[in-house]
Amino acid sequence: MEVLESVIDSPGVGNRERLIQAAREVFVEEGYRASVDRIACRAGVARQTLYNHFPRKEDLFNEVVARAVADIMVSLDADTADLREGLCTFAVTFREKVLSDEGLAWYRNVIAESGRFPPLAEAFFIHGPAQTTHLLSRYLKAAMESGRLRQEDPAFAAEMLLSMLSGVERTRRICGDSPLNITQEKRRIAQIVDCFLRAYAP
Amino acid sequence: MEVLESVIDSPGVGNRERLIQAAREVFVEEGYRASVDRIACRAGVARQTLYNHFPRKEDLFNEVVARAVADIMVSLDADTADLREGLCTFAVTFREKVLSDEGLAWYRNVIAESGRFPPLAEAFFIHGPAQTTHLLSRYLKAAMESGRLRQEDPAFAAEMLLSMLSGVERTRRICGDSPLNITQEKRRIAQIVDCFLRAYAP
Amino acid sequence: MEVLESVIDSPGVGNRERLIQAAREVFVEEGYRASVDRIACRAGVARQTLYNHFPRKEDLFNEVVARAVADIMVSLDADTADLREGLCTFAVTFREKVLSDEGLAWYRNVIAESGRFPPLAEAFFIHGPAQTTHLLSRYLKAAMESGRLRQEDPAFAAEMLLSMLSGVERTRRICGDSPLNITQEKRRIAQIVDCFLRAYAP
Amino acid sequence: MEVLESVIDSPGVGNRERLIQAAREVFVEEGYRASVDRIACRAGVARQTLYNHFPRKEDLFNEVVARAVADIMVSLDADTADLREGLCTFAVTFREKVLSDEGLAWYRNVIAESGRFPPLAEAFFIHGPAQTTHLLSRYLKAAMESGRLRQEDPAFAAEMLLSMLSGVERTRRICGDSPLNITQEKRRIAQIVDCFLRAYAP
DNA sequence: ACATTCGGGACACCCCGTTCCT
DNA sequence: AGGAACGGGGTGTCCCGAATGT
Repeated sequence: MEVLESVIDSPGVGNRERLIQAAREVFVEEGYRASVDRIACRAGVARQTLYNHFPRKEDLFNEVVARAVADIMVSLDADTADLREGLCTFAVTFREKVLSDEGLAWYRNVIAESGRFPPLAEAFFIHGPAQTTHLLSRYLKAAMESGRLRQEDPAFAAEMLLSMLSGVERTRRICGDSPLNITQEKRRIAQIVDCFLRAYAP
Repeated sequence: MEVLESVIDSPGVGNRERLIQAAREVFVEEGYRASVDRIACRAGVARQTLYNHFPRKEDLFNEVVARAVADIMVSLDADTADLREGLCTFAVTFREKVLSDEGLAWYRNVIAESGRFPPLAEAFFIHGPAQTTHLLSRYLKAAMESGRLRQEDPAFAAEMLLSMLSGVERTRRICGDSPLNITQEKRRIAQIVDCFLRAYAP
Repeated sequence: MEVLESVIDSPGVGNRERLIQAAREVFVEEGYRASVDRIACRAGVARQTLYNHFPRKEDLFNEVVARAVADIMVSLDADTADLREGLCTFAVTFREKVLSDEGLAWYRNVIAESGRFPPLAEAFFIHGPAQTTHLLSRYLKAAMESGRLRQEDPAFAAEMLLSMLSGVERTRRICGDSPLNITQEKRRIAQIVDCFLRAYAP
Repeated sequence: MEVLESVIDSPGVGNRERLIQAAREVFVEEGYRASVDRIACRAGVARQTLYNHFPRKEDLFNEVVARAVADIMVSLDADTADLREGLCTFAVTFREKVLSDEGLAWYRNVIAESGRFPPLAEAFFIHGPAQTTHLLSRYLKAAMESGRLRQEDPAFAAEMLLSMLSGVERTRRICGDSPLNITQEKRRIAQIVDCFLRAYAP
């Protein structure tokens, strides 16, 4: 009973998580310009409670961005037998995350504030694009070494593929275009992967 | 008499241009959050003068962005005999503009404010990336029809090349990385164009 | 016409005076703890307007106190033939000002903030009690030299008279007691002056 | 057992006194605006302990002021044979207390908060100045009846003497002036008492 | 009793876009 | 052209009084 109580209505328990969640939503909607008042209000806590956990607004922002970036990170299982299938699977997941409303929102937010918070942007890049590039390049390297891909700089190849998957299209989406429907999306992914495979055919 | 005055020393002549130029600089430095005071001050005019020309701050922003986008636009001469050389020339110009400090700043600014000014972002995309894509796709289409490139959707091919030229790298630059030196830049452009040409070999 | 307009509804004209007047009222009512918002609101101006004129809240406080002290200062005409009558006239004026609601309020305010604003308290004393003591002592010195008062330190005598006029009674009034009615007041003043004259009889 | 514990080491014994003492110090230093946190901290107890003893901050303030007033109260032994000597003795004690740093601090505090806590100010006056006046007037009445002083209203006479002893000078001290040295103090007391005795000579 | 946190509210100071007046 | 004004919003800070876990 006590345990339940302490979980359910003990005040302060989970406030930090509630704050982060609320901040995530509010930042996604309004960007860093969102006021701390609104965040605290959305979290259902007092402003001072927010400041107890995050002395500066940017501390909260950093935390939220870090989590968002982690969530958007794409894992890549290297054990798929068929290369094309493996890349397509990765591409689907990658675009689902990166081109989701939240993925786009965080890209926009970080880009917007990169001038004010250079370390934030740097961290974003390291734990986001750079990390994904790294994972993908390892995957491609293996494929190159097993002769399924042309021998070339795998990091560069990874960047090319990632750029093709999210380059112009991400900008278009941020600039207001609506997302592709499922059919178009599948077709586009196939097009991109095939284009990449032609460029890196052994 | 009035004409002469207006040409020679009538105050206010050229104020509009001075304002736009000043706003361009200030917006590049600080983004849309830059204060109108600073812009008017930098232009050397009174704040009221600014409001005479641009009743709303966003009017000025729109005007400045429109010009910046036009300046960053890349022309593409379709008459180069050698395809690889033509693409490389284009790539050099494109990256010079898009990855320049000002090109990056405007990308950042527009992305940052895309939520607040959807029409602006839309216009940016239409007159920027979409237009470039359009020019490039016409160029590629000609190459396809003359058998120098594999027959495929030229618009898609154009998007792929543009993504490869500015995708991950633009993000990296905005996130604080320093630009490539001349050697690296030349090498990278060659890599990208060759990669593209392999994918679209006839 | 223009003159009238500029007097009547020209914005900004007289804002400073309006602010000081409003601050005077509000500080009298609530002391230094009064919020700047309330003062600006009472003056009918924006908060920023207040800060334009008085960058710090204490600047406004200082200004208001300085004026209040000047207003409460008692002039003392030394040309009254009859000494007792002259002292009584002075006593009436002095007590009217010092024991008025506003006089008491400023005494309370300055005393209350003397710890936080030592220079303010010092200035208050110099331009208030010390100045009054100085004027009175000159008056008494003349009376001493003309043989109408016992020869003694006139500054000390002035302090004694002022203390008798406002000492315990001011404290009592500040502590909530109601003022004397006219009859009592006249009688008390006479008592005090006579007491003083007995002590300083030639 | 409980009794012993409560006497020997039960925590909290003496906490009330410690709190009052700490509050006294802190209130003297900062006035009523001092935070309860600081008081609890200075007393070495938890804030809640403070609230256990004094549900409201003002309860503590009242208690502390009551004690301070009682401490500052001046006893007056009416059995001194020589009137002048008796008054001088009283004057020395009175000024030692009233013009001490702590005496001045409490005067300032009570005056400062008289608007917010009228009952406190009233109590201060009753147990402080009024009580002293009462004691002194009894003493003076005896002197009047034994012919050593002029027959007059003894309460009024007492107020005059008290005003002379603490009127302007208390204000001056609160406004930042330094205290008199011992020689000056002795001389001033003699001056005041002599002045009073002249006014009330039989 | 202690220690920590919370909720709720207020506040000083600041900045901005915009308007008005001189 | 210059400067004041307005109205609105924001941040970081402080504090009281209460709740909570220990």
